[in-house]
Amino acid sequence: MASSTIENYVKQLYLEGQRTSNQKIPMGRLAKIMKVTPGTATSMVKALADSELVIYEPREGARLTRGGKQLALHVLRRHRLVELFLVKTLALDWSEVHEEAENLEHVISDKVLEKIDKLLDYPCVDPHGDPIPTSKGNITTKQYENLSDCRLHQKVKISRIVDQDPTFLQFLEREGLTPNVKLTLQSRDDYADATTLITHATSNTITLGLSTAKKILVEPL
Amino acid sequence: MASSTIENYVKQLYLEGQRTSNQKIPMGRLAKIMKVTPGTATSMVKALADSELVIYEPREGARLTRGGKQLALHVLRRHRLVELFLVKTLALDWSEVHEEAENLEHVISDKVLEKIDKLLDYPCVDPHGDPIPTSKGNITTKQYENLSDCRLHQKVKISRIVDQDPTFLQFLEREGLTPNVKLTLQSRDDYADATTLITHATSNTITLGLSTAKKILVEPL
DNA sequence: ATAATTATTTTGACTAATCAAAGTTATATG
DNA sequence: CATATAACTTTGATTAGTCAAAATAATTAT
Repeated sequence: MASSTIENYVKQLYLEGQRTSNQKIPMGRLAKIMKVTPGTATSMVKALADSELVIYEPREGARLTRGGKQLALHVLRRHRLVELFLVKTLALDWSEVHEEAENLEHVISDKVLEKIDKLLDYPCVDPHGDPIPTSKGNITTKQYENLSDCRLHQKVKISRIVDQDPTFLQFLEREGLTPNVKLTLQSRDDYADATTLITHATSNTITLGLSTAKKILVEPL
Repeated sequence: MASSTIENYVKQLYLEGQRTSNQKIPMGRLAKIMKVTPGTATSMVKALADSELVIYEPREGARLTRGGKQLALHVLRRHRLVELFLVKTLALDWSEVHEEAENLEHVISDKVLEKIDKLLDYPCVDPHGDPIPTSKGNITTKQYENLSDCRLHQKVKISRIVDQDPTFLQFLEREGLTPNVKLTLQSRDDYADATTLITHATSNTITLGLSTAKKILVEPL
């Protein structure tokens, strides 16, 4: 059985792979993500390669094998189902469940996980809109547009937030920018690095920097 | 923060202390309980003594300090609340929740624990009738009688089962001998090492060996 | 093309938790 | 009482995961 440490490395390799279209992930970057020294990342990745969870090319980086991806998706399934469970069943706040799930994801048995899945009626996204892999390890990642790229004056719905920082999530909650909220982009100014939007339900006008807008993924209505 | 390993040693020292009226616990016994070699138990207990969780007397044994007891009760609170939660909210079977809780008890945060406590409406016993310590670390241990010692023909209620073995618990469930079930002791034969009882609701007559009867704690009605 | 910088790997050391086996102490038995 | 046995402790080794710092390789700048 994979240790929590291994599960975490594999999970982060998967997520970083998603961000970089499956490029080999260099050890420096992995070290930063895992908050360890580069030497530690190198030696852990060698161990992962021995277990055939990654392919490792010295001085180039590591990439998950099929088996590694499978493990990553199982961890991600636990993480995201637990997040949703904490929000729906235990009424924890949206902004705090990520940290909690970081610990729980390594100790939830398959039996408990399937009970949670059933209780939540087989959901397919977590509270941040991240897709929940199936128990077979399938994941359907919709390609959303981000709020800084989408067309002006188009009605859209928030589908996913790609940042787990609690204070950022609390900010979004205060501004009413949570998944399923409908809104329209009013203006964008690349020089000012800002975009203005209006929410439908509350008619709130909000101005965001483009780097923040990029973290909010939407789909057209 | 105490590691899972430390939490487990401290928890077992507490439970064994309960069974032996606070005698010093010898290393051989601790080793058996923890499924490690005696040398491992000795060295771990020395580490616990350095952290002031136990008092250790070489060649005599170890006993929890006040701080150690406090930690043990916090672990036990997590364990027992989680057990009840798994039964009530996730519909796991009575017989299997002990093993699940063994893993979860080390990673449940205070925040999640208090949510569970609230959801279950501040219960005071777990599914086996074991008392749940308060968040301050108080525990009220009622002194129940066991089924092999109690008076013949007296109406009693099952209050607690002092064995967590899943197959034993499944047996009790099949026989309808679960907490809160009411019954009467019909006969006892010390030579045959057996006792016969009848359940009130179902009028089932069941014969148990005395060692099994000793694991079933009851209170008079 | 050489030097300087940056990224990566290697080496040696450390901690927590464990075991096997040798050594020590206490207890029980002849 | 002497010794055999059982309980316990010590010692030396191992594994997983980590860091600091030295060594190496690759990249960038001069």
